[in-house]
This record gives sequence, C-alpha cells and structure tokens, in this order.
Amino acid sequence: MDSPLAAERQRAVDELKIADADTSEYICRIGRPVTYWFGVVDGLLKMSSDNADGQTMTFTGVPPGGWFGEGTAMKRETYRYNIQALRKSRVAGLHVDTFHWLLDHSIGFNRFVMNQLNERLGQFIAAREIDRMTNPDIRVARSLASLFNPVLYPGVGEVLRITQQELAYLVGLSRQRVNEALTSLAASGAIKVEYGGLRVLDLGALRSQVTFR
DNA sequence: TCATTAAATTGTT
DNA sequence: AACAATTTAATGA
Repeated sequence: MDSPLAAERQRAVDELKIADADTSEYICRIGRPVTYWFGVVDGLLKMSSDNADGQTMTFTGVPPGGWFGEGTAMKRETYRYNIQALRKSRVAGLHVDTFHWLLDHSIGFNRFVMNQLNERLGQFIAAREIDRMTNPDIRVARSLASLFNPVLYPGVGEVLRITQQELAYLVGLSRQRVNEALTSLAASGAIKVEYGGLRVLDLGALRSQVTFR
C-alpha cells in the first residue's frame, strides 16, 4: 500500500511496542504520568481504582482488541485508573508523542479515537445501570454483554476466554454466584459455558436481560 | 504420538 | 470456604 495513509500507519506500527504482563501485574497506576496509549493483544485486564476506605472498585474488564488511556493521553495527564492483569497478558503500547502525532496527521485515527470515546461513554452509562441492579443474574448478563462489545473489543469474537473466577472479580460477586448465573444464562440459550471461556449465542438476549426476573 | 501426572477450572455443598 | 469431578497442559518414554 502506498496511499498517503500508509506513512502514518507505518509509523504507528513501527513504534508500537509489545510487552508481556504476568498475572496481577500493573500496566499502569493512578498518578503516574502517561507514557503510552495501551491496547490488549491477548489476555484480560481489569480497570479499577481504590477509594478512601482502601476498597477496590472495578470499573470494567479489558479483553483482547481493547484500547484504553486515550483520554488521559490526549490531555497528557496522569493515569486516573489502575490497570492490572487478571492473567498473563500481552499488551501493546503506543508512545504518547506518537499518539499525538497521529492525532495531528491522520483523520482516520481521529475518527477511530472519537468512536472509541463515544462507545466507551455508552458503556459507562450502561455500567451505572448495571450497578443499580440487584439481581446477580442480570448483572452478570450485562457485564458479559459489555465485554462482547464488538466496537471496543474487536479481538474477542464469539468466544471470550475468561474463567468464572476472573468474571467474579470483574462483576464483584462470588464465583459460586457467577457460576449459578452462567448456568441460568446458558439454560436460556444466551450463552454456552465452556472450559475456561464463554461462547455467546445471543448477544441481544444478554443485553435485554433487564426487565424480567 | 501416547500415557501418565500435575495444574487449572468447574460444579456443588 | 471447601470438596470432588472434569478438562487442559506438561512431561517423558
């Protein structure tokens, strides 16, 4: 490809760094200055922060194909969340300077970032709804649905590699309760429970698992 | 490649 | 939180 876009794309690819993170390792911590815009190649990350009581509050999981930190990178601030690996993961990092260079030179990249921000806004609004739901089955269903977001997490596909323990950490429930919820979701035909992962059969059903029950 | 063993994950109480 | 059952990964012949 030798379109005008190729040069910008090439620079991004050239400067993209890949690193492996072990389980429970931090990719970035609150308060640290931004160095990279991150993307998940493989594995599973957790975005969280600690409140005054020392309790950890989880905001969302980041499965393969997901990017994060663009808001902070744009403003060149310090990270506002902790990003921790729930299991051995492979992470890509694009330096902030390159990130800004792309913003200045590529309309396509701007579109991507804008779309990313917009999509995530929708996800966080949905997350507020989820938090207000008391029914664990629904919480699990909606949390799963957001992990299967094809725009934010194109790397996920139809099978999400996640253990029930990891999902429990994300949703904030016990593994037993998550297991129970997954069983009932599987019975309703929305998903299929597999060893070490989940297969989505009906994403719409997961999303709309709201009113009843 | 196959059989054995260890480790991880799940289902259940 | 603990247990047994099941699945996968690792090991070595």
